[in-house]
Amino acid sequence: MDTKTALLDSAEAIARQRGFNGFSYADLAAAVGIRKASIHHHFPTKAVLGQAMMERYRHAFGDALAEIKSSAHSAADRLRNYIELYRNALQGGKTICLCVALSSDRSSLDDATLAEISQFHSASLAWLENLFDDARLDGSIRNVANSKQEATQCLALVEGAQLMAHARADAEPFDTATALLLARTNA
Amino acid sequence: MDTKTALLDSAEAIARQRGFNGFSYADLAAAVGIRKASIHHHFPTKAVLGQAMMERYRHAFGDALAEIKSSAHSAADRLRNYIELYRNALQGGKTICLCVALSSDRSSLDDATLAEISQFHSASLAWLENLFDDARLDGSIRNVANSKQEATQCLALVEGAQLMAHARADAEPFDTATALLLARTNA
DNA sequence: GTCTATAGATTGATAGAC
DNA sequence: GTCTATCAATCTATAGAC
Repeated sequence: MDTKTALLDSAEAIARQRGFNGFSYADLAAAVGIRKASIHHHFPTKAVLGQAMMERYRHAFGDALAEIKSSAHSAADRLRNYIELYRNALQGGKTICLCVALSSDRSSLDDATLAEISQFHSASLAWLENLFDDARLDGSIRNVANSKQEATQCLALVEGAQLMAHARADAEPFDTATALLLARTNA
Repeated sequence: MDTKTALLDSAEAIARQRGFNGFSYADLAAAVGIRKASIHHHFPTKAVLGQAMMERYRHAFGDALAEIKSSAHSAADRLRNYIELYRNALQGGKTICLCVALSSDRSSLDDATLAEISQFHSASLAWLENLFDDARLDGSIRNVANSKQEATQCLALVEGAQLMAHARADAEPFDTATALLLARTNA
């Protein structure tokens, strides 16, 4: 594997555990097995690394959403897969979505990275809004009246549920927090 | 006002904007108007400061919840006041709940501070579970079946909604995310 | 209780050899 | 592309005068 990819992999893994301010070039160098100074050859500044990390994550997440949409049988099925995506990202409370992890470090991020976060949210909201629109047609989720509000509520719910699970280092709060939403879906 | 309180006030304000790793003793000294070294007289280490900050916040929050419970006319009224508490804490997306702000900095917090966060969550969940239990009796919130799941969902929702609003530096996502929950309450 | 002065570690980043 | 060596800045924390 090329070094640049290895750096992004390690950066993402640590950032999802400890946030953007929670990792240094020293940590990264140790994880990848090269010296600190060599990182600057691939990413001249930490801001550039942060943006590249978030951009890659956003695209990978978008691909996952597209895959879910193309393979799911109903809106309910898509919602279950969506929640499972966040559930699996937890790894028992140890890691969270990169976007959630960076959101609280807002002030130490540059504009390009903040724009990535904003795009991540917009894309997720659009995908979810489409999901709830479809749910009103196929009836696979109960009591859907306002798709935009459902989408925003759903995104806030999974992000907050991840935060709770992370704070406790235990996935249980995530499952309890999402149980009622899942209970609205039909088999 | 005594210096110790001023330090806690400033620390809380900055931490709610930038997280625990987002402020230094230098920032704090500048905000309060004393020298860095003087802070150590009141809080020997940053870990001690962090715990004191979270402990004070937890108690103040508990007092606010008690006040809401004693003055509200119904479970629905309590829920509206609860959500408004988180809404007002936002200040247009600039600040978030201290507990939300510290949750992503988990790895840089000591055990005592983590315990405070855990207690904050437990107290909030218990308060909310009691609220939804009462809602099933007075009927002021529609479709409440499982109080524990409703409580956990509600806490995750307001925390996630704050995170979204903070990431966008705009309170609008918070209002949209909480609209459907508020719509279940009766006048 | 607050100050000056400083310690020791770590931060992101640069220069230049190989 | 990776290295050694080094930079200036910042970090939390301590010692001791006032």
